[in-house]
Amino acid sequence: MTLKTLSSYNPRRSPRQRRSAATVDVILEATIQVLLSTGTSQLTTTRVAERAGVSVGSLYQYFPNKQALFFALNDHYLDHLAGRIEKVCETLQGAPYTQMVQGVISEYINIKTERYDVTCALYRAAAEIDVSDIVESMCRRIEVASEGMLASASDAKFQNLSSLNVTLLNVLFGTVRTFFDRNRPELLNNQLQEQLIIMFCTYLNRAKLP
Amino acid sequence: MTLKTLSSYNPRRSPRQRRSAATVDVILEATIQVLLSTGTSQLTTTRVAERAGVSVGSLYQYFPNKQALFFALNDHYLDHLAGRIEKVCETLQGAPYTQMVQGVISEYINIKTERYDVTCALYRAAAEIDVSDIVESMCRRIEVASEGMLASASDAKFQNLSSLNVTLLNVLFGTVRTFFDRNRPELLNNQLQEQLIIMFCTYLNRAKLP
DNA sequence: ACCTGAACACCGTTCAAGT
DNA sequence: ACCTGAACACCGTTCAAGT
Repeated sequence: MTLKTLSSYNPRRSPRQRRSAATVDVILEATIQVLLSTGTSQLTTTRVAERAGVSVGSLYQYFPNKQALFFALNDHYLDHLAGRIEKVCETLQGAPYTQMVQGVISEYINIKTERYDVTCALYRAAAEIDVSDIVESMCRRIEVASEGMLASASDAKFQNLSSLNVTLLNVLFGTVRTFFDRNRPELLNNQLQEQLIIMFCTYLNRAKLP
Repeated sequence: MTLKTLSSYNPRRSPRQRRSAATVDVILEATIQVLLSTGTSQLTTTRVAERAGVSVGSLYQYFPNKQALFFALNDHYLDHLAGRIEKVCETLQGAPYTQMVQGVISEYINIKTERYDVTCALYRAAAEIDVSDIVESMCRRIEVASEGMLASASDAKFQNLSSLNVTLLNVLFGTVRTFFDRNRPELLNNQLQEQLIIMFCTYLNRAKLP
């Protein structure tokens, strides 16, 4: 998350200075509610403020513009996402690599599907702003965690691990994303997970060092 | 593309009735220009009409609302995309399967990157409307073409071809999409194409019938 | 028959007035 | 010091008036 990006979406008033961290959370929660009930195009700062029980003026004290709401939402979400994947990678240190593949794939799909509508709403919101920087930083965190994990596999060492790892993660992120674009959550089922696991394992197996 | 979806974005006046097919094209071309020069959030129906050299009123004669512009743009684009992939699949009938994999992957990436900024603009525009139906119909066309192609491979028959094919295409669509989200076109390079080809081929190889 | 663009309703954002 | 919400500028969309 670079300063350049932050500058446009940066909160006016830092909530840490006062007790108003709660207000910020209330506003963000209200944003999600409005997103879920009316969709991105119908989302109005007035409506969000109303739902949050504050005045529009107050909302604009904490968020410089409407996009800042979307930015904060995605920022929190991506941070949460990266944190959970990091945790899984930690847990799987030293395991056989097939277990690692399985663990990361299923955790990632779980996170995205456990609140399917929220994920959809966040994707919609993300499209209205430039999220490339926060997406990039989330990707980096996961790349580091995942590469560290794979390097510790109990049953294999890999050639070009860094490049393999990046490819696998991009495939995972992208494939899951596709099902949200197609609005076909039912395809994110066990069968797809199984196929991805097979694909990832055979791909890794091919690069195993003797 | 279902009737339900069409109803909201359907042109008011069918351009085939009069010489105004040109007007529709001019408006759509103007929409792309405005998207490229000012971005989605700054795009105004007035600005589009201005750029197209028609009045706002005229624009609304052909497009019932702003979203209809985005819908028409994506509809044309996805149709073009599916058409080109179908053609490649046709050309590759009876080839060895590794050539098929290579041909489809590189053509898909070519289409998406040959006008990178337009692709980005279309993704942005797509996020403001419900494109799941036209995306779905594009996916179906490509699935059919690709499955037919793979079934004709000169050097292999596959177990569960239909399921393999769907998985591979979703992975391809998704992986490419990821690089647009991350805004890192330089990663869509030959190395990634190579890795995807390897991954797809080993995945297919594993399912080869004796 | 078709085009035009002023007019309307609504939304993002501000800032003078309140406490 | 901070909140409020009327007010302003602007945008999507319409429709009475033109040709």
